[in-house]
Amino acid sequence: MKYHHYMARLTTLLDKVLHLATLVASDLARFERESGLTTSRTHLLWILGEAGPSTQQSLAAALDVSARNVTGLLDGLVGSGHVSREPHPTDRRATLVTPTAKGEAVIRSLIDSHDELARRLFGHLPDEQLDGFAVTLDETIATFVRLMEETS
Amino acid sequence: MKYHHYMARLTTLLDKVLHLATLVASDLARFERESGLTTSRTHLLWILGEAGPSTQQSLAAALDVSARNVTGLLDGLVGSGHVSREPHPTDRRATLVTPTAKGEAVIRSLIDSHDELARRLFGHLPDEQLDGFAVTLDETIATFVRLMEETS
DNA sequence: GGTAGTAGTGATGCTACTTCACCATGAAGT
DNA sequence: ACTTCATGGTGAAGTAGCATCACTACTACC
Repeated sequence: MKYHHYMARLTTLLDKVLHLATLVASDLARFERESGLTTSRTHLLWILGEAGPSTQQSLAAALDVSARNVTGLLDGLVGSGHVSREPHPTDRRATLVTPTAKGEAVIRSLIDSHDELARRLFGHLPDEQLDGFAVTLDETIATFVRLMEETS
Repeated sequence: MKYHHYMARLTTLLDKVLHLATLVASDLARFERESGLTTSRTHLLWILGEAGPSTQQSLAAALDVSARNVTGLLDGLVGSGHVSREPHPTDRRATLVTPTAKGEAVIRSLIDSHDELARRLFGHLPDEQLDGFAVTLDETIATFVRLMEETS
């Protein structure tokens, strides 16, 4: 006995978005298996790639987790040789988390595989369709953000 | 210093999809806070709502986790009164996991809030735009599935 | 009725997360 | 200078979600 025999059109649309997202996540999982990294550590490296050398506090903020958790993730990444904890040049309390050569290589290959996936998924679609897709995504995201601000 | 100063158009598109997915996930998190459930247990209830009373094996397959893990999740859900373990009518080895009245109420409200989110996100868009969005999503998902079959 | 496969669980261990307490440093006021 | 308060990081302890492995109970088949 199913609880939703009839699925509304809009709901189906939302499910498609979610489906695509889980597929993308599974591609990321493949990357993680190959590189021997976990999801959280990969995410941290990704953030580090975007922001450059960072304090643990700023990483915690970007990842939206506790600072204590970042300590643990970094312990792992330092152990595997992907990042190092450098002294902060001006604030002696802080450490500047910096990718090692190995870490930078992983970050680059992460970006590369991300880009390649995007190319494979969308590369063959006509420009017009791509534009329309982008517009709808932007509008939907904007709608969502407005919604959350209202509820908060 | 950023590692990807220049972000390709297609990659940006993929990022938008991911962004939207994380927003939807945050909405789900709100539901979980309100109902006092965890993500995994909510997911299990969702599957149960889709499939109806199920064996633990089939739940494990649907969730793509080990059967052992399902046992643990169910221990929690039985404890909180959302589901019960009924004897399987024909196979005495198996249990038939069945939502209680409380569990069914949660499942319904889960579906309701999912539907409402879809309505709020997409409800105001013109049909034509919606159709185009659905087509692109379908094509992209199909492309992805084809890609994974090739790589496997 | 033995043998092989399947459903569920106990034991054990890992990762990711949390909060709380604590220490060291920084920054601001008097 | 000296107190006060805020901030950056970590130790300790606990929870949830996952895994594998070994084991029991049952089913199915020949």
